[in-house]
Amino acid sequence: MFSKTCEYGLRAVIFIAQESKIDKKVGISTISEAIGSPQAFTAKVLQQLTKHKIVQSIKGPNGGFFIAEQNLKTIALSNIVEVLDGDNIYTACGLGLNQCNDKKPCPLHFKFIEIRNNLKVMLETTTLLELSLDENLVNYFLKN
Amino acid sequence: MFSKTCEYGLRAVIFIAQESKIDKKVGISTISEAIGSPQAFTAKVLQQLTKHKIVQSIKGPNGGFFIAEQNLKTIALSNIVEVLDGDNIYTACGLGLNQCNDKKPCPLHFKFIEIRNNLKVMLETTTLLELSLDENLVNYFLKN
DNA sequence: ATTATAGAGGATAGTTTTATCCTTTATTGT
DNA sequence: ACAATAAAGGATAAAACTATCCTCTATAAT
Repeated sequence: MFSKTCEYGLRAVIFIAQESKIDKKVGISTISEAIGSPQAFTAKVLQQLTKHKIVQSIKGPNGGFFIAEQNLKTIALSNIVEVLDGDNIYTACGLGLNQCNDKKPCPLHFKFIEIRNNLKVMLETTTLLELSLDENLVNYFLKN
Repeated sequence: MFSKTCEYGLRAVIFIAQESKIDKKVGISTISEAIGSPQAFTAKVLQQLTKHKIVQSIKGPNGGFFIAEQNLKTIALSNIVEVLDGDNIYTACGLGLNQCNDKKPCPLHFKFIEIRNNLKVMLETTTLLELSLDENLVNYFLKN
């Protein structure tokens, strides 16, 4: 469904969000340990997310990644997916036809629209705040 | 969503199904022309589908690919996807966590289950027969 | 100022996916 | 039998994705 880049990105951001909720900054080694991902690769992913203001970073001792309180409310999973995988998953034709649209549909166009829309709504309505609420932290895991 | 392999495979099979409905066999050059795909690559894809009995093939003059009448009814899109992309798209965790399941879910597990299930049902209930019915042929296209 | 820490960024390597080419095998028609 | 046709299959190439390493820059503490 998503690229590895996007999977690591989502897991990393969810983890950072949870730590930020309790006012903790986290370094890349802590993050990659927590989500079970290759450290250098995850660092690249976080670089992109930092550029796009999904997460913030501070260099030097006691530095690390974090997400500002007010951003937890406004950042949804769709924002992360769009940065890392683009909007293909929402908009692209299931059969890979570039010119497929409502006016000129592929045989599966109207069937895929519904599926993709479910995904879109889910990603757009799931915020980092929701994923960092206490009751969710207990039961869920982020690591292989 | 799907790999190129799977996209070409789906388009090819839909095209073959439509031709088979009117008792025509089609060769690989006709198929790749009709669906706008690289010929040699599409041939490989069809090789896999032939091995798995999704389509049948006959070598030599007047040979080509076709799907037996009775198979149009029973073959669903899910069968093609499973051969070419495996069942990952139905079963794999959205965050890429191997051990994610109902008992030990990732933070998005229950949200993804619904999405994936919609997709699964759609693919399992869409048969080649449906896609080769006359009324559908007029409006739909398969080529970029 | 110096040293240690930690993210940013460039370069490169490995793996998988996508794509092409060429030969072999099976079938048909003459 | 022979030539032509068309799929099967092996080998290889190109591109994209995943992953690692090393250096550079910014910050903090002493």
